[in-house]
Amino acid sequence: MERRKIMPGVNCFECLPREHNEWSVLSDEELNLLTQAKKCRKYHAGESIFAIGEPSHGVYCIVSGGAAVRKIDAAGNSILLHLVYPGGTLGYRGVLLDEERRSSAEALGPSKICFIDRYTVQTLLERNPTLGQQFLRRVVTDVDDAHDKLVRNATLSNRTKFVHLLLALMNRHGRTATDGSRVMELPLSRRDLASMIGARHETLSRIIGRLEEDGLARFSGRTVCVSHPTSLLHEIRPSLLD
Amino acid sequence: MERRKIMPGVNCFECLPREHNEWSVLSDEELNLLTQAKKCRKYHAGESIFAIGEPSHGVYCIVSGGAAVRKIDAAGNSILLHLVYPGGTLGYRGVLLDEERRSSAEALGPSKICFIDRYTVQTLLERNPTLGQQFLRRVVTDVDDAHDKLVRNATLSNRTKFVHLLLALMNRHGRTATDGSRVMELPLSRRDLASMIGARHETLSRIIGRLEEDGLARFSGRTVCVSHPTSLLHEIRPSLLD
DNA sequence: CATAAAAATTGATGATCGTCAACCCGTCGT
DNA sequence: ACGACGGGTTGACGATCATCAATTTTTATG
Repeated sequence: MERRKIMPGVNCFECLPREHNEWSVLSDEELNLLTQAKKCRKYHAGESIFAIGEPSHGVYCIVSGGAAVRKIDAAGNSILLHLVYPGGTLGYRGVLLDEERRSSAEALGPSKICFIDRYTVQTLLERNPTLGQQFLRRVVTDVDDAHDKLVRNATLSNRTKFVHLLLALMNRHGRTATDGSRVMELPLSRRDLASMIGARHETLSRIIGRLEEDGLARFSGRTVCVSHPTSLLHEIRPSLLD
Repeated sequence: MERRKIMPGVNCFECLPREHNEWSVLSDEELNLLTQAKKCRKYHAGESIFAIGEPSHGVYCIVSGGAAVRKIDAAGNSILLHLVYPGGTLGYRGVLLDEERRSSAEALGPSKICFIDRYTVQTLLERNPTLGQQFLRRVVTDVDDAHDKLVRNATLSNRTKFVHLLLALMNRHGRTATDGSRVMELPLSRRDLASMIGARHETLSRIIGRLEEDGLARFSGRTVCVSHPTSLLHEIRPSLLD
């Protein structure tokens, strides 16, 4: 039903993010194959990339912009699992396990994202074993991130978890102002931010209020300003290091 | 310093768990290489398999028994991440990323565990690309499990998380009594159980007390008896299905 | 067996968080 | 313009949970 706007202009040889991810190990010949097979497409902010329950036809590669991966919990709430940025690969689970999608993904902002069908993925994996190794590294870092998040969620308060999230988002989306303060446009609604730290949106609202009271950050709509990033960093250090 | 009790008797051709995991795709020749290279060893309950900060010399394969994987949170608390059972592979992170161990592992009970050095792993991965694919599937299922756990932790109460854990442990360690009730010996201390659901051990103690009051389970030392497993299942269903 | 050490329980208390509800505010559509 | 709607904020309240402390039970060790 959707009209796919294919972008033939983008070829993998000139794809900058590609040079730093698993696809960097492909030979020229294989890159040719990939360039022909991939379907690059622009997504507008919030547009769905894939949905839960769909068959997994291939993987997605972020060229520019970003993507948000969601799950639905047992009560039907939408939970934002993580964000993926340029160079990142998306949707490999369903392809590698040959199962339906168990998460959904949507564009974080205006994004350029390539689709690589399962057949091409399999072909490239068979032709270039090094690609498999690289893929393995990608997935291992993903499981590593997930484990770190599990450990953090196990003990930290919602406030601390949110500060973590805020700093991570600032790294990706922030710019440094002339006075040294960091500013960013939040790419997510408060509801989604709340779901990322496992809290209700009302709770997050209060946390934000308290952060402002404490002078740690200023929130105005989706704009966040942190005048002294180090004071936020101090917040997430365990008291041991004081 | 430790004395390694090598078990030359165990060879990979006859290893039952191996037939259902990633190593099942090896050729006879490769199996020979694996049999020669692997070092099988018995661990007694609680014995350390590897520790945080150690160099990652290889992966471990559970033949019998089990293993517990731990991390340390920012405050220094020990957090039990997950359990690994026969057929499972352990410690691949450090080997595949070529980094030091960031988690520790210990035997869950008397266990037989094979060590496969990084060189052999690399050699086999290069010689048999299918092994890479299988490894990929293993890691993808691991990241999948971690994500499911993240979603559960995001919304469920400690009590519900513990019931989940209890049922999972029962699947692995439980036996069905003549009257249909399920009984098991807990392989973990209450502190570890508590850390797995992100709660303090005092809180877990009270949760257990309440489960007994509600007649859902009986705890005595490390013995747990669930007379009506279905009533526990009912507990973890979202109220939607009532 | 005796003693020390670790694990587990219990109580009291305060902080955090979820829930329900009301309300504000911008967007959208008719 | 109007109302509906979704997102966000705020208040009140109760449930859950962490913390500190004291006590009991179990396990380990000589």
